Amino acid sequence: MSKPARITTVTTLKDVALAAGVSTKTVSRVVNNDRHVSDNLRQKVLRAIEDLDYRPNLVARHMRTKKTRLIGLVTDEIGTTSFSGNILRGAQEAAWQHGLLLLACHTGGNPETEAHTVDLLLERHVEGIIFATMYHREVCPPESLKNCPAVLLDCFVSDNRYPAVLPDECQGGYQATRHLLQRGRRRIAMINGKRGFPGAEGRAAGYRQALAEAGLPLDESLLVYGDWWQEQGFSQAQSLLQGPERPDAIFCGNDRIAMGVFDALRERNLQVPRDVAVIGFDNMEMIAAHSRPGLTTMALPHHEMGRLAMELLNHHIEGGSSGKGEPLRVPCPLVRREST
Amino acid sequence: MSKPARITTVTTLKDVALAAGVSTKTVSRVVNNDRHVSDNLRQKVLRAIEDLDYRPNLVARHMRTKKTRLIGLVTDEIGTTSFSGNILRGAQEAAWQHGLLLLACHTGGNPETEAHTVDLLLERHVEGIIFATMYHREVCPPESLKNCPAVLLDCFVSDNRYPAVLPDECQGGYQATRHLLQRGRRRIAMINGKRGFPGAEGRAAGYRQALAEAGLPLDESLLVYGDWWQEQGFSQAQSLLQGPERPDAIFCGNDRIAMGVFDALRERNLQVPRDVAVIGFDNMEMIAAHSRPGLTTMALPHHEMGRLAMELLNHHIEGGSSGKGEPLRVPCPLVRREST
DNA sequence: TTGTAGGCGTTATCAG
DNA sequence: CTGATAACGCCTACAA
Repeated sequence: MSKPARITTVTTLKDVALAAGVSTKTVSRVVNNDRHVSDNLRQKVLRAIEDLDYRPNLVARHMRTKKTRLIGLVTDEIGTTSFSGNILRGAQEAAWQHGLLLLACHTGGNPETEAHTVDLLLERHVEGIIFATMYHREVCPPESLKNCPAVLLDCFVSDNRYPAVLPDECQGGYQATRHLLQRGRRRIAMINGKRGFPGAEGRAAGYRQALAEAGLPLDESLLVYGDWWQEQGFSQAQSLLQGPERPDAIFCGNDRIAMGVFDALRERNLQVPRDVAVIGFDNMEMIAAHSRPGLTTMALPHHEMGRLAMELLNHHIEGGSSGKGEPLRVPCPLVRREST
Repeated sequence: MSKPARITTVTTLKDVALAAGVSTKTVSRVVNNDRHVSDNLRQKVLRAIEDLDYRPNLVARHMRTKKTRLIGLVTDEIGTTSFSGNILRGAQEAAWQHGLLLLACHTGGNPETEAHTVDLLLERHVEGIIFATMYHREVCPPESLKNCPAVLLDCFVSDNRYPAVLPDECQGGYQATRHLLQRGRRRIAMINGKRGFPGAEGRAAGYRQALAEAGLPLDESLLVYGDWWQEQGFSQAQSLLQGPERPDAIFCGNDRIAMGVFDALRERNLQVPRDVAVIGFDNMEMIAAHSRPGLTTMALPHHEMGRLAMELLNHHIEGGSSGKGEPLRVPCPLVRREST
């Protein structure tokens, strides 16, 4: 076994001071870009820093300043979809701009692990925590989360005791339906996801609203619920298509459902979008961009949500308001492809 | 503007010691589970800790012990595919088991940002760094990476001066081809990705090897290169299918190419797998699991690679060997679906 | 402009 | 088993 390859000599402020023939405080000043240093000394110090390859020890600095510039990101799941990745990227980019670094933790959704994780982050004196989920839902975050600035991301608590950033499902449903209306469709069905999910309920609300505004009576038989999977989309579409009056457009609760609808339409030799227009939700790249025809869909703004959550948190940390109150709803943009 | 919601009273060892009527060192011993404390005092201290809701300050501890239990994870891209997510999850789970936390940084692949990021992590005294890429390739990591234990993940440097964890492309190509042979196929084509990529070259090597071992002469016209996209797979498949002797199986450089092949086969009314078996590579869930028929493919072991990289790094940190030398190749498992 | 003294919260050392 | 004291590397406060 060879020895671990640690940094052999850890250069400190003192070493630099010694080498440059100044006090540690002067070195500290140079490192922190304090103006009150003569050019002469500054040059000397900078040279010594260069020579010794000195790097400030942020651990020590943080202990003194009480600012770790660390943010905890607690997620339930990671990796199964691109969602968590986009959230992470959005949060990380915003953090970077504020000189913050992200401690990434995933918990598998286990409440005990969640509590343990938050405690760990608290012990490390993170300046704030983003508590994120993989899909829009209500959560019950660990008690100890209240001990530091926190923002919920893609999730919420009923009493709004934490600020939250959510996708605007209702706007998304509304805009999807409006889009179909604008394309001249009048008999618009909706094959939704599972009842009770904020995504499903919000999207349906938007759908109803758009139809109402267009002066179209809602045919309740055209709004059906199921789950979020392709098979369900397939069978629900089959039922809808064998009715007396075929819909000329189908708004799907997500992209997977839309794939099932595509299958059902293909089976009946109906063309998309000529015979029936189809619009999805979620903009899962792997599905929507590579289906034939390409699936028009509403994108979940995960990157933007991650960014906003971080900004909200930073604002709070910097002394601004906590952002508590009504959740911030981030619009879901329409992604036009060929299915409408 | 309301005041920031910081922890109001930060309880320290001293406070606990005062409350329990013991020295700080005794409290420290209790916190660190040192056996050399009488039950009597231990109880007192534990009660005080409970009462005051004391949490050890890891920043201070780390400054004293020189161990931050922090690992930097530097990635070029995050979020576009599930790859980075799986790597992150694998690394995080392994880190968790060793009491390590992950500092996640993505750089966009920009060398300056990479160098800056590594410096930042070094200043924070991470105990090691995992340098990861989104797809298997050669890299040129920043100079300063040599200042701490490091592992390359899904990437490598030509002189092996860092340990590396890579997918075993060759084994993958071999096993994919073997699988087709075992299903009775004899005229097996390969529509590969782009020339020069480790993924493409390794998979082709495995393909050749399997054919050779089976005593089948390689028909060079059956091994074609293109790019990694569906369109290319479509047109390459068209060419192959209009030749005099139709292949009875096609091994695709990745799953997107396989989708193009599906399209080409459908166009000619050929059935998968009856007329032509198709196998992919990468196991992109969104594609492979939801195509019709489901696509048999070789999975990239990102989760396992993330885990192994972390284990390798931890082993080094704990004083073991650095793991430098020939890269560690992680097998790509076969995922059976309906296309073969 | 520059330097000195002291302390952040913890653990290591060593004495009792 | 227990505790006083020093030290980790840096920054704040104050003094020169």
